[in-house]
Amino acid sequence: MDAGWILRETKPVNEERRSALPTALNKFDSTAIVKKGRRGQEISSQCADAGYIFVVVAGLARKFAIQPDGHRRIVNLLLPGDIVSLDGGPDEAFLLEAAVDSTVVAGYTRRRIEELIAADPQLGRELQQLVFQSISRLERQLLILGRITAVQKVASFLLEFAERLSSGRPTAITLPITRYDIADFIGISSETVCRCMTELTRRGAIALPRPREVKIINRSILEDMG
Amino acid sequence: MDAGWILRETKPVNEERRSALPTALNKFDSTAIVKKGRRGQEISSQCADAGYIFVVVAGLARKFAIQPDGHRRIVNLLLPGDIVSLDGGPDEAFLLEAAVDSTVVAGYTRRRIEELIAADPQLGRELQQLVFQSISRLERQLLILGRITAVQKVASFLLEFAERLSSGRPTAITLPITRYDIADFIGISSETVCRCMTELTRRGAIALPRPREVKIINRSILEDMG
DNA sequence: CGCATACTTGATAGGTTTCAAACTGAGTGG
DNA sequence: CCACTCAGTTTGAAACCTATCAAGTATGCG
Repeated sequence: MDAGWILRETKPVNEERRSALPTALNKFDSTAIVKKGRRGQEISSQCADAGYIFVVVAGLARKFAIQPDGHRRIVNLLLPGDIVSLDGGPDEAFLLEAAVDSTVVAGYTRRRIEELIAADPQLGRELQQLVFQSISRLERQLLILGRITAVQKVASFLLEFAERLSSGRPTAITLPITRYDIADFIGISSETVCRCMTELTRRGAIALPRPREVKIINRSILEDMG
Repeated sequence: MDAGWILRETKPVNEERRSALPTALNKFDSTAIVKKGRRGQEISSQCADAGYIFVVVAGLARKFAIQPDGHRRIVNLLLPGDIVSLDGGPDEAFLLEAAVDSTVVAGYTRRRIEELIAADPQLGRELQQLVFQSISRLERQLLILGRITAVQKVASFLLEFAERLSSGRPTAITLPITRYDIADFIGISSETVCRCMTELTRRGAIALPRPREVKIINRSILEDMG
């Protein structure tokens, strides 16, 4: 079931990526399970690796569920430095997989995390902060999903995701994901995502030199929608 | 700004409600801020009480944001035993208020929580579990918001909320909230919530003896929608 | 009893999904 | 090197659904 995954790479990540990790997890612990995979490869199902907490080290991971009608719904896009648990409850049916090539995650058991915190209390505070940031992000995502029109959803997604990608207020970003991913993430069809991108371009809010390249021309237009 | 709130009640909660709280928070700490309020009263703004972590002790609290267009979006409904932080990020604009009368919350500083955990490591594990359950719940809520039709959203909301209310698979629940709250929580208009309730009744999935009383007649119909 | 709040139903306009088709670009094999 | 393939993107048209405005009904409380 881990077919295709590279386990325990000797040199899993380059230095710049690692800097996104919390202090004590910065250097990989020998007890951590490190996985690297291409886009679409599963990181862990709900059964296997239960109880593990994963830290995204490089690339991008998506946590999602397949609904009875066959629709995929992405509940979380995880960038390097984000943590994710698959053990949220009794019958949680979420899957975690790489959303881009060369995605690297490190898995820790809860017990191991506790040991590391005991050795370094500062790590505990950092993780606590990470978890509450994670909650805050999910709540903002709920706000996006709750918006009425599709353009509003796309506009606020772009603002939110751009800020996460560059941790600032960038004027240009390169989307690491497809329109399908965006659609499944903000709860509209991929065609509507396209139409909204076109609409935002038409209104002068953004520019699309290439499909994946998004230039923010007029930020206030985007903000006024959400 | 705390007008109307009763601070530090001597006997804030009855025994049955307290049992929902994690072990060490079960007995109120003298350093906790205990608040009790009627429906609609604000528990804390984003400025005041920053850094506090609240535990809902009795009643029901709603965490929400008012959007530029005036729409209220509820990102979380919190039942007794749930924890909530208002300090998720730099410019978080969420508000927390009582959703029903006689709602009681207890506020702890992070420092105090850390001290309590240091004294009782088991509390730390319980809180960690609570936090991950909280994340899992938000992700399931994202699934609900991501559903396509309104009936699907209402159906899955009813299943989810019924299970939370009785921690089981009840056949009848009493909704503690209005149609407006439900609407703002699942991202549709209150009129559509009504229509979906009617539609579900017509299909024989539920029965509505009174507007707030929901009998689950045929659970599989509800489940087949989500 | 009267008022206020909550709930329900109706009609219409507007937006989104869906199905379809065309277009683009990158990678591959001949 | 080019044609080909395939995944991703974009646009079009029609059916469907939902928001909105509006009005009416119930319910609870003073």
